[in-house]
Amino acid sequence: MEPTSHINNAGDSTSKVANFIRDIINEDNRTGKRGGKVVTRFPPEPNGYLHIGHAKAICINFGMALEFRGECHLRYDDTNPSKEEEEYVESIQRDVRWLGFDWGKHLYYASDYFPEMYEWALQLIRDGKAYVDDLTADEIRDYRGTLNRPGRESPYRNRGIEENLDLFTRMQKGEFPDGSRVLRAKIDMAHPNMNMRDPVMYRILKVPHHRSGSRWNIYPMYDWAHGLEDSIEGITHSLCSLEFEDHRPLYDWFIDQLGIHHPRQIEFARLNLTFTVMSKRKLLAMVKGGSVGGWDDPRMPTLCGMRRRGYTPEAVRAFCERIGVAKRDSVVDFALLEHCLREDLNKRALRFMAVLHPLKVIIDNFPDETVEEVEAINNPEDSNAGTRKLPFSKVLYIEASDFMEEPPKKFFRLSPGREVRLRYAYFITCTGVEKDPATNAVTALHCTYDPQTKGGAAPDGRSPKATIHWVSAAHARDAEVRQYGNLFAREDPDDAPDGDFLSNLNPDSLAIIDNCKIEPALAACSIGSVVQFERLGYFCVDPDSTPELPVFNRTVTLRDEWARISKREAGKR
RNA sequence: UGGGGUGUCGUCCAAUGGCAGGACUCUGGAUUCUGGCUCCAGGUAUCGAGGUUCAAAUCCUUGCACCCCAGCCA
Repeated sequence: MEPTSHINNAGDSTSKVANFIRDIINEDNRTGKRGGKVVTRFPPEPNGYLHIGHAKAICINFGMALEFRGECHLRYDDTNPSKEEEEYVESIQRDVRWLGFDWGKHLYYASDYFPEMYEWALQLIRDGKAYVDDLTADEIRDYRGTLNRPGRESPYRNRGIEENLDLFTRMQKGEFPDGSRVLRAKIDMAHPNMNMRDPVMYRILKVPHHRSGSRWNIYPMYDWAHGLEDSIEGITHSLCSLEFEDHRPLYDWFIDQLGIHHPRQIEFARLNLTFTVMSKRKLLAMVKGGSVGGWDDPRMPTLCGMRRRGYTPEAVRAFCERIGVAKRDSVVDFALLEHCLREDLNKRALRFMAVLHPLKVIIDNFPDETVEEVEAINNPEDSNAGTRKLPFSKVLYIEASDFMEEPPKKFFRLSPGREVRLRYAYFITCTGVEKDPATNAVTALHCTYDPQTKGGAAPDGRSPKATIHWVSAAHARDAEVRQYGNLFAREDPDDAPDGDFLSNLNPDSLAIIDNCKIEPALAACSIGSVVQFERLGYFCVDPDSTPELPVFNRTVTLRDEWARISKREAGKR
């Protein structure tokens, strides 16, 4: 499967789960409240890479627009140049596109609205509804009061309009140092909602902006800017996460004072996943602290990390649909994500044989120099995928874990005297075991094959209990395989005795296996391809691959009944 | 102890006064040249206490629990 070659449109056929946002939009459309229009937006701040939590927001916003034949804007909320970078701007577009969504011509930047916002700020000052405050940050905090106690009014709160106008324009001209003054809305310092206690609208920040350069010495705060951005773009339904619920009265206040278009904000719960951290701050800390290889480390919940791991956009979208949309805080089981991944990959991934931990098998009764060909099915789930030829010869490799000298009760695979089927090839019976005299470790197996069973069926109708995978030693290519486990050892990474989520990092989240033996056809797979290694899992060709040494990331294992049984039996003992 | 929100299977989401349903996980079985896929079967839930009603997850009263808010972050 070539990720670049399949059609990646987001009009998924996945059955839709009912959700309250769709109900609201339907109701708005029925009553004609917003002229039947649906305009949504995804408004990331370009200060980090997008992750699976953003994928939920993207799927909801773009999904609703698609469903109601409306539009969804991609808008950068770039109001804080001290944290934002061009690198992030580019990655965000790449990731949204990869997920399968198209913003068309609706790519916007909050920074483009700065002039308009500035004029509106002047208007509020003229109306006596905003003032320049000279208090320090500490003093402002002190004056704000607490959750239980009302705040006090700043001594600068009742400055004259002309003075405010003068000071504010000079703030923008750069006459005052960073942090020396702010513009605040004049609302109510005793308001029970902390957001309404004269929130800061502008701060002085003499930092060049990645788009507007050094044109501005002041930058708008999110609470002032965000509602205006939505209003300017004619957003009908502003879908955001729960923590902005009690900011809504403030957005309403600004919009009402200005008398401009009023979007409807609807809040939903953000995504949480077991064994995963989702905050950009924490992800950044892992990248900067070297806990992972980078933003696109295949263990990361970032979209670029998941892409490198082998996740498909279809699987991610199906997941976002299945988790639903609601207002209650929740933690989704990581197993659901993996289920969606396997479901998609099972349909599409080509099958190959690869041996991760090779154990040499010598077929004693097979002619020395002969190379036979056997035919293998590329994808039993897709008859159009066709078949391929595999070389078979006297010396093979099988998976070391497919042999046990003293097999426990439910172990069906190879052991001395037992017959198994080599997939698509012959039945073999183990006749002897070679060992390292020093360590007593098994170094090779001697077997005989039944020439009557070519292709995998016996004339007498007998059928071994197990079929195992193999590669021909003379024809196999070497490969490196990177196996990934959960990045965190605990279901809730924040549940750390010392309060530091990093102490819950799983030390075994990455295992590099070299000396893997893969069938020859596998060496031709291009970077990014996701394939199934039969009986093992799905694997994706990593960009670190070279012509000499392909590198595979284990995307996800197959479900493994034997692993479960053996674990359970081990538990009993 | 102010304000805003939320409580339904182990997990996530439905049910909009009328038989609490689906998915994931788990368990058992069938099938199988992948211990995969598929198929069948099974288990477990309405936060508590009152009330209204023929009928309550849903309406009312009350209690409890959990989440968010005191950045010149978003």
